Amino acid sequence: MEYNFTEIEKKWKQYWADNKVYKVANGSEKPKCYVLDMFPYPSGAGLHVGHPLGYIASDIYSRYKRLKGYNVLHPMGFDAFGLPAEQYAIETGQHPAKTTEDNIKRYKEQLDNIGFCYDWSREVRTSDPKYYKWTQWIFLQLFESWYDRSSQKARPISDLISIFDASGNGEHTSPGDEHLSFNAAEWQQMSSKEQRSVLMTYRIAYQGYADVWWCEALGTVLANDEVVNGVSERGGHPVERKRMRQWFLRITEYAERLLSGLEGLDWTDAMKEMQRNWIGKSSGAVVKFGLSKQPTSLSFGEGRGEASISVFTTRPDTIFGVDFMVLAPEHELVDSITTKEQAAKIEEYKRYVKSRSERERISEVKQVTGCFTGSYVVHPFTGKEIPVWISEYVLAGYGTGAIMAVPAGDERDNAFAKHFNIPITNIFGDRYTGESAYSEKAGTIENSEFLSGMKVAEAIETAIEVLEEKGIGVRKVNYRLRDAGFSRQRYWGEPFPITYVDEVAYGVGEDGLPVELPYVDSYKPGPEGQGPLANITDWVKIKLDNTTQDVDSTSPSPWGRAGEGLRETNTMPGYAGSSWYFLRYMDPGNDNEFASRAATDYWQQVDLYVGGTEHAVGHLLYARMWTKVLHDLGHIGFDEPFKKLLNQGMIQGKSYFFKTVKPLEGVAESNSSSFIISSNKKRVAYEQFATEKAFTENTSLRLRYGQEYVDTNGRLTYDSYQRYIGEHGALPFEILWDKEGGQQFVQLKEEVEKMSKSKYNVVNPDDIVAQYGADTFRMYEMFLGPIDVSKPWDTKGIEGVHRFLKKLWRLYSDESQGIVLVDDVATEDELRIVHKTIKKIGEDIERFSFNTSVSQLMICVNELSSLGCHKRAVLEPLVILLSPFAPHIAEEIWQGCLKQEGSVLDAAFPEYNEAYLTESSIKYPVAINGKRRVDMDFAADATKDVIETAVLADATVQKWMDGKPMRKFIFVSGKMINVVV
RNA sequence: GCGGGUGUGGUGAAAUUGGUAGACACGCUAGACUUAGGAUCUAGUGCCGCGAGGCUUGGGGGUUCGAGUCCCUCCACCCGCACCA
Repeated sequence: MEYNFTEIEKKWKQYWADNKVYKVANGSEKPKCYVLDMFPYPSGAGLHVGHPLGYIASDIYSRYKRLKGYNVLHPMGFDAFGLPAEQYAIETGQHPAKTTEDNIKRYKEQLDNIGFCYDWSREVRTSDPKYYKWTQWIFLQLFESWYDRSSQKARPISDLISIFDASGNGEHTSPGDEHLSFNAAEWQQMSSKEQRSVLMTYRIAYQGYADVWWCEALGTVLANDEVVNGVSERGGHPVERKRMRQWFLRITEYAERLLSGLEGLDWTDAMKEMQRNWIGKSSGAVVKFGLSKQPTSLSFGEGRGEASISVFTTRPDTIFGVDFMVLAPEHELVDSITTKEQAAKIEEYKRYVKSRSERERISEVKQVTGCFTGSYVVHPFTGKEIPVWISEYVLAGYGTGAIMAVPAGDERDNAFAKHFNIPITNIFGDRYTGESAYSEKAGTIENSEFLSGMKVAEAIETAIEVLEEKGIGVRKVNYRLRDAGFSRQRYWGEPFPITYVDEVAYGVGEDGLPVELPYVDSYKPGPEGQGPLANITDWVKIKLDNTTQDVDSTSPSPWGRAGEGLRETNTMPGYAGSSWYFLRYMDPGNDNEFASRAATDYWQQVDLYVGGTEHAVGHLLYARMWTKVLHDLGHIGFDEPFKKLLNQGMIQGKSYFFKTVKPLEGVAESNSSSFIISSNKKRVAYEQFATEKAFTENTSLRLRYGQEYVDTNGRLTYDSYQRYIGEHGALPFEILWDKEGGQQFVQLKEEVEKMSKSKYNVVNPDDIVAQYGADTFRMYEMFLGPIDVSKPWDTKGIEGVHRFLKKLWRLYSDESQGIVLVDDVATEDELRIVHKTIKKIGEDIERFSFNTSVSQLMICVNELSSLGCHKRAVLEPLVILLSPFAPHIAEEIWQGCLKQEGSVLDAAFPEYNEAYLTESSIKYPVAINGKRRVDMDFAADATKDVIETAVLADATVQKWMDGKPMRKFIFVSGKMINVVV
């Protein structure tokens, strides 16, 4: 019988499903192991060959752990809320619930096709009300708690109310408003509404304000992704930044713990480094600069009297080098300090900044922009008048939104000063040349009164001490991390369990959960940038006597009163559901809790989490924070979710581009959907292409699905083009064909990009599985290279893996004779091969080196084949080693050829015997002066002296030593020999 | 711009701790078997050189008996940058 993968894979998939072999219990005699993949967003393009890379790795690891005797939890689910489904709904009118359902169905089929060992009975979907009920519940935990800085943990907001009742907020400064100060009596005298607005500045989930992209023409808020080259991706309309009331998570309170918690995690240094940089801890000082009385002609606001500008600096030692101040254009003081003379210019500049993304503002450093406010501050030590400017390179969200500019010591400040002809004070002596800023922390500070002559570290300390003494500054640790925006003005997300009564936000009581997402027919944005939910007035308004909508326990209930409440119409962002899904898998059917404490105590942390580095700072940081909050509030027993993190590289797609010549009249519109224009990687909406034919000669255009048509030289031949026309329609422009050897072709430009639907470069694993089988596909993806390296998808080489499986099959079964296994005793050579393989496979899987495992299996099969070995004793352990990688063929061999009882899944991973591995003699490379000249065999236990004598006596060695005396003899046992002359 | 990663034959890659660079595959060349080959098997295959030999891990420099691996520096590409997930 030959290797019929189609039949074998179908048969065993059915067997595994029928026997529920992947079902896992919450409890076992065996030790537990939790192996998790980052669940996918079910996109309309279906699963592509990049997704399974990590899934195969975790599947192999799970199967290996099971063979090693663990109770392995290996679940899968879907991150089902998100923007693409809604964008698709806007374009086609199809409801996101429907498309999401369809996409999930397709994803599951594709996943099952590859033969993963998921326990589907534990599947979660973030868009399922039974799931998001608990997302909402956790949100309420965040809303109903505050971060106690003294005990460094989250506590219920009711504790804070008790504290305020007893002693005001003296002990606990408000993280949202540091000027807030009241005693117990003042607190008690506040109205309920005032009290709740004070509490809002403490809550971990709170409301504040943030800028969003606003598109007037579409009447909607846009995601960064929907803004391309400064205009809306859809339609190409202008966009600007707009301030809106938003929900936030106070992740900044957790900055220190998120930082220190990294130390105990088994993540790569790169990953930890990225999180550290994202959190961006820096220490320095906040310094107050009082506003000068001059000039007096202010256009806005009056009596700046005692007003001052606070800046954060990590270099207080450079305070004598301050030549100007820069405020973020959004800074609250800008309007009140701008003089009449400068008002028009400032307004114009602010309009310009509104059109700029944050990324553009910080990255385009060569372009210096800014505007003088007309006002000055007074230097606290020298009394010098310092001009106050605004500029886009200062961001409102970081530090105090204002900086003291030291052009001698900071590159951007330097460029700014030169551009606007601001005189530069040198505080670094000879080290500042006038050419560029001196930003190193070496040498001493000069020209700085009491700091002169001090080294940087000393000067920083002294400066802070003096600033604090004089009451003009204070030591401060600052984080680059910002609170996480948690509102989206969208439909397809979790509704907030929040109701407004008299404009005060109240949490919906547990009885009212879940707050279900209402069905809609239209995804039109609501008025004034609100989400689509704002249009459903029936849903938004609720009667307050509805007793099922009980309010949280911590505040006077608004329910039971006459009148109406209004629901929050924002929805939660994509990362809400994914911040805790790993907990739900532990107890997915629980209707009373997000997961029982028994379940979370049993499974504990995720032992191995596999996913891409693109989640380094988003998802992974949020999930860590939510875990810490749930831990602080006593709901779970651990405060880090993912013990070990394995990053898989990205499988990229190859895209092909060609140069346009000239559009064909009339064809462009009818076939416009075949193209996206791309020039210098910048996308242009293709409506524009259809109507304006907005490309000229030499625009680079994407050939959609190019990888299916190009040949190995990256050429589109005339014949493939004919096929292309049949399948996708003609290209709407003239084609200039090159000719070579009678063949007509166009030379295409190849680019490696992320695999995505919008780039038309997606490769479906189903196609590969149909052609070669799931086992070949799995092994090929692993054989491609190290798991953490990104590479473009290429099927070159898949034949080799397929051949390997066929060759392996022939060890067990012959085309003409059927099963060929014999019971003979294994030889020493055979045992050495198989035990070497057992050792290597175990070690390789433990260190996630799956590509070398596949190599070793190939080596093993090659050697056994050339020995003509068909012995059970050798081939039985081999099939167990193979089973994590190629489970279908392994099961067929296990049960079909070896006639074993039960599944290979529950076999025991073989143990290797060291005795079979040791070789009696070792072949040493002998080098003279580091250059290998000859190989010599020595007994494994030969001493250095014996070897040295033999080596020096060797004719080849003597030839290369050329009569020179030996200076040194280097012998590395088991490795090599080096003679230095 | 900032942060992170990667760079080794024609191609994917291996070298786990500073110790034989190129394992294992793809491709290619030649051959065997065969009605046939997109099956299978055998041999060869980093580059230069007739050869002895020399050169070779993105470029340049350094440490070392010895560097793909450590240090400095430069270059190229990929990923992320806070409302894509």
